[in-house]
Amino acid sequence: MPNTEPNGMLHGTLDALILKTLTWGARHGYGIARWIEDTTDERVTVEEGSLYPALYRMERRGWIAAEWGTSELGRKAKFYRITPKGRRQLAADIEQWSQFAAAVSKVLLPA
Amino acid sequence: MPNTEPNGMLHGTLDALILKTLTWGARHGYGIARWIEDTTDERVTVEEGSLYPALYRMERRGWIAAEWGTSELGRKAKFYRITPKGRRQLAADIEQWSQFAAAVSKVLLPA
DNA sequence: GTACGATACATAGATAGTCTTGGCACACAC
DNA sequence: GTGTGTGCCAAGACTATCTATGTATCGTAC
Repeated sequence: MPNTEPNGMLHGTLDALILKTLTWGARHGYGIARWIEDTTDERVTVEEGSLYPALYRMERRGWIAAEWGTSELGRKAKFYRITPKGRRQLAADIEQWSQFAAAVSKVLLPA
Repeated sequence: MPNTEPNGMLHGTLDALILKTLTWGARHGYGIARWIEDTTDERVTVEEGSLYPALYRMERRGWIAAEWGTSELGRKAKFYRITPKGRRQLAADIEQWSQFAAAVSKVLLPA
C-alpha cells in the first residue's frame, strides 16, 4: 500500500531528489518523476504541479540546464542535465539531509 | 558546527517532534524547544514563531492539552501534555517518517 | 541603577514551496 | 470515438515555517 507521504513532507528535499536523479543521466521532467516514484516504490510521489515549478526554479538558479529533444517514444520533451553548480548544491543538500534525518530519527526512534 | 538545518526542512516533522517530546512528560513551550535542540545537538532548531503556532494548531486538533502552571524557575508558564488522540497521531507520524526517510535515503544515499 | 542575557509567551506579516485543478497535444489500443 | 498513457504548462489555493517584534520577569554583572 504505497503513497505513505501525504502533506508537505517533501519540503526541502524535492530539489535534492531531482538533482540526484539527474546524476544518472539527462532526463525529461516526466521521466524524473517516474524514476523517483519507481525507485521509492511509490512511497514518494512527485506531483506535476510541484515538479515543473521546481525545475524552473533550479534552472533559474543554474543548478540544471534544459534542452529540447525527443523522448524514447518519439515525443517532444525537454531534457534536463545537472550543472557543476548543481552538483555542488546536491552535495550540500545530501549532507544536510543526512544530518537532519539522523537528528529527527534520534528523537522519534530512540533505542 | 551546529545548525545544519536552514530552510523549511522541518515541514511536516515539527508536529511529530513536539508530540514525541511530550511523551516524556508534560512540558511548557519554551522547554519543548530547548529539549529538541539539546537532543539533536542543535542540529534541529525550533523558532518561537514556528513553535507557538504549532502548539495552538495541535491543541485545536485535540492532540495536546494545555494548562497554566509554574515553571521550574518560578515563572508563569503553559504546560502541555499529549492526549490519547495525540498518541495515535504520533504513531502514524512516526510510521510515515520512517517510510519517507528510508525512501529518500534510498535515492540520495545509494550503496 | 542599569544594562544585559535568559526565561517565557504571543502575534503579524513575509516567504516559500507544495498541492489542486485545469488545459493542451499526441499516440495507441479497444 | 473513447479511454489511457505520455509529456508540458499555468493559475491559484493552501499551509506551515520563518522573521521580526512586543510584552514581562528575573538574575547578574558593571
